[in-house]
Amino acid sequence: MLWHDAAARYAAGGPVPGAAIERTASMHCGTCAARHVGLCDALSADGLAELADAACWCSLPRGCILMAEGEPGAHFINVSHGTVRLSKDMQDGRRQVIGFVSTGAFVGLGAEARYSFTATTLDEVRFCRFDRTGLRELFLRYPVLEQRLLAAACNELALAQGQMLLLGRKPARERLATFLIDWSSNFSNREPTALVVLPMCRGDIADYLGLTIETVSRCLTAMRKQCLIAIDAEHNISIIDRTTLQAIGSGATN
Amino acid sequence: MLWHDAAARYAAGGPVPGAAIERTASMHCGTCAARHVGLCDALSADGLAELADAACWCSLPRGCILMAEGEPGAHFINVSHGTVRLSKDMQDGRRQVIGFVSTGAFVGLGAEARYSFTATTLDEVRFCRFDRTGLRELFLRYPVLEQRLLAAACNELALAQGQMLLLGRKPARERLATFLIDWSSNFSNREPTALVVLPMCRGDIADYLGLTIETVSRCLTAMRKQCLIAIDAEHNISIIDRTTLQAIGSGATN
DNA sequence: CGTCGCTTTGATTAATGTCAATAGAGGTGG
DNA sequence: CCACCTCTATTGACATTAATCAAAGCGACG
Repeated sequence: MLWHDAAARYAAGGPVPGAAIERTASMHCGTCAARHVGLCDALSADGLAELADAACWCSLPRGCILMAEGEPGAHFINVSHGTVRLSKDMQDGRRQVIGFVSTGAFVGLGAEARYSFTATTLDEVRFCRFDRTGLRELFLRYPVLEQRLLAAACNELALAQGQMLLLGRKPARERLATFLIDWSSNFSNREPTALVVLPMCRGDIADYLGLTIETVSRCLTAMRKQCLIAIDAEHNISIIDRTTLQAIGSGATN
Repeated sequence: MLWHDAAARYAAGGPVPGAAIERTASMHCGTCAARHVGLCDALSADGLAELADAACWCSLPRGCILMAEGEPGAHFINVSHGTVRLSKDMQDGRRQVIGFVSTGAFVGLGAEARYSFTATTLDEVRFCRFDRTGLRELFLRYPVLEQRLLAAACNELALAQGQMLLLGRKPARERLATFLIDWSSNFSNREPTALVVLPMCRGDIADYLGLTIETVSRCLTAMRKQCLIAIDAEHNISIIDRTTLQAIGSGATN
């Protein structure tokens, strides 16, 4: 699996095995899964065409770096398929995953000079890439875009605040329960389902929850033994007792 | 000290000892410390007058609740003086402070139906309170306001992500060092000063850093013994060795 | 069939939380 | 002005959680 090779090639602007990059995105709008969410849904056909002309449509395999913390924040991404991991890394290797995003998400929102986190593909990811400077002029003519971005930013802020509560005050068991409930509700499917598909590995879950791989594994095993969940496969978990899991996640049990 | 009395009275809309509330804010704009930051600075005199007419000018003593988590998010606040603590609380008493804000800060940004956190005054706080519905119409006519809010939200998001890294991956010592450096740079004064004035108590620091009061106290004592800081008074800390403190905060030492 | 990467499990250690007591600071009233 | 009271912070002894270190299991893939 030569995925860092792919990541390096993408970062360097060179050809990536398994990747597709096209100069304009418009031809994909008709079939895009993000067509009716977030940014694109706010626009009329004309506006959408303009937006698409400003975008570059891309598809990348697993393990590519879409943007790297500290690099100039030239781009802005709208994910149309797949899952992206956002993380902050320290020099000594410690990593905090600050979020997982999928269809419809904007990445690189902040108008900062440099990216404040690294974005990595967890599976095959298709997305539209915008040039930040080119987009600014479009915003002036379509204020609704700025409204959508503001709404998205506020939503992300609320999620971040919930995660601060989790990281600062919840023990491992509660963190895992919260994670499973959140993931089963917000992602993979519209309404909560028993089956939770986790595109990330245990290490990513650990880095998201501020734990170690071992603790994540032990907690999952404990939950399985208590018949709260079933581990169908490493990345497929079934929620058996949602009510109890929710109670644990909100700290209502001991 | 009857401060929860004051909080209860403010929440109930009744008179608060030490509080001043006026229907319009315009007469205070000339002397407002937030006049040339954030929202208000973006507007011309005409726009500012309109904005001020939509606002209610308030002053509250220490310990009042400006907004409570879970209540309908009817208002939106622009702080012009003092410090406000933002926190999320769990049923069993666990608390996570998600931020401290002061002059120029917007509180209640998210267009959500209900507040996602509780805002409490830490000292005497003066602020402008806006009606969310009344403000929306103003936004349509002054798109620059929405731009400012978006910039503010993105900035807060970046801070929240940094705090996630702190809560998820830094040990107590690094958390305290980061906190002191951040507070000395971002608040109290424009450029970093040796003297750090902390308007919050140890318990608030602990709840902000995901620690206990005892651990905060012990770490501060240890730093004092290592001559990194001096504790002039409980709320006045002098930074003696900023370089080392910064290194500790970023995880560069062991 | 063997190797590599990821996950699980076990034994031990270290960091931080909990419980308890003491020490200061600030305010109040005699 | 001083004694007292209360609230906050500090310090100490001990308990507990989760991290670390180490090894084995499992699956995918060549």
